[in-house]
Amino acid sequence: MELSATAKVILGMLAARPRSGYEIKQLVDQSARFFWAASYGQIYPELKRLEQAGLVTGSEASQGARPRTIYKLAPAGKRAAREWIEQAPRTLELRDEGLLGLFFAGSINPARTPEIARERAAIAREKAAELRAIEAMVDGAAENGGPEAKPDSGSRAVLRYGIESSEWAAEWFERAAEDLERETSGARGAPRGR
Amino acid sequence: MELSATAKVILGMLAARPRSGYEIKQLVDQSARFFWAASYGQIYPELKRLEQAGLVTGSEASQGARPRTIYKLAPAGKRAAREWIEQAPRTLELRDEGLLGLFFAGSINPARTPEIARERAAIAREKAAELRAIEAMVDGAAENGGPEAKPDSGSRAVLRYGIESSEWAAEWFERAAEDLERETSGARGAPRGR
DNA sequence: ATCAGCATGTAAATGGTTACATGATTAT
DNA sequence: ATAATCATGTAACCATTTACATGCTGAT
Repeated sequence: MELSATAKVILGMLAARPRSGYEIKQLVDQSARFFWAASYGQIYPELKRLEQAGLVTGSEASQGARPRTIYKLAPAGKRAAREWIEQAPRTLELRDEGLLGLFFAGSINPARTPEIARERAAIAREKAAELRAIEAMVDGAAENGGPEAKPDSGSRAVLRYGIESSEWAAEWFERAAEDLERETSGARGAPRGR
Repeated sequence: MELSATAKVILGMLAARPRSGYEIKQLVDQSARFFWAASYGQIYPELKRLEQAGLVTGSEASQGARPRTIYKLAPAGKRAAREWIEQAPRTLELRDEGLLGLFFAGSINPARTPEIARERAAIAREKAAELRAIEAMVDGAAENGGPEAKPDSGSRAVLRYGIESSEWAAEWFERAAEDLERETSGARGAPRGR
């Protein structure tokens, strides 16, 4: 059975413990949003599909009149999750409009190129700061919080990856801005540069 | 006027010089494919939309019986491209199934986590090598090639970014694999064994 | 009483990929 | 002759976002 991307996120989220669709959305937004996104419009229908396919089982857990369904992995779902993890990941598809801008800046508006690189640096710095805040929150929760609080080593590693790669990118773009500035101001009729 | 993502790529590609839809697709695949993708199903319809909106103008350039249309930027298209470049880029949305796997590996199959990190490292190394090959090709073409060959500083910078960030990622994942291995083997009643 | 947040869902629109369809030209 | 590559396009499908719709519960 071919799992959709959303199905993989759901199975992954349910592997740790049973959750409602709402909880899954919150978790994706909080912990995985720097490399993955999912909307209600995907999560709720996919949960139903997965239930029909026998990969998850939902149980009613309404609180008073507020409806609530908590899903957990069925044995087939556990198998499917393991299989997915086992497979070699296909090559990464990246989509970055910022890089696209930098890529074309030279032919559209050369003078702006260094500035665009600087903007990218600022965005990367902001992202790093944001992720650092999440890390601090998670670490704080792990210290005083219940056993629910501590994330596993894989997700901690991914968070670290987000922080460190953003910092690396910020430095890289800053350096690139300087190089591009030198090229622009220096040469003139000699566009070959370098 | 709101430009679609595909429209931005097209305007960017036409900024350097006029091209056919086919050429745009080839160029995207060759030079931008590590951070952007576009299919014929997007490019051809979008070219027509852009022509109707007056941002590009197509001229027939058939060779014998083989049909061919070459598009170039109209003045309005130049303005639109400049505007887009001028705007601050929105925050980056990333989608990485490999990171997703690592993220969940801890709860789905902890013993495999280090190995998954190693696989990621291998993929990053491959990507770096691939991009290095492109760089060598581009540099070679610039030396002996015609005036068509040399890419502008922005796209050279983006290529360098692809190479260096992939190399950084490869090292990071290798280190992460070692850390995760130490964690796994060290602590725990480690019941599952492997 | 009011508001923030919990909780579920659907419909419409948009964006994007894949597969199909056609045929010409160039190199082997 | 045949294969590769040039060249254009459409249709069907799948993924994703956004907006809408509804109502409950807990805190202030």
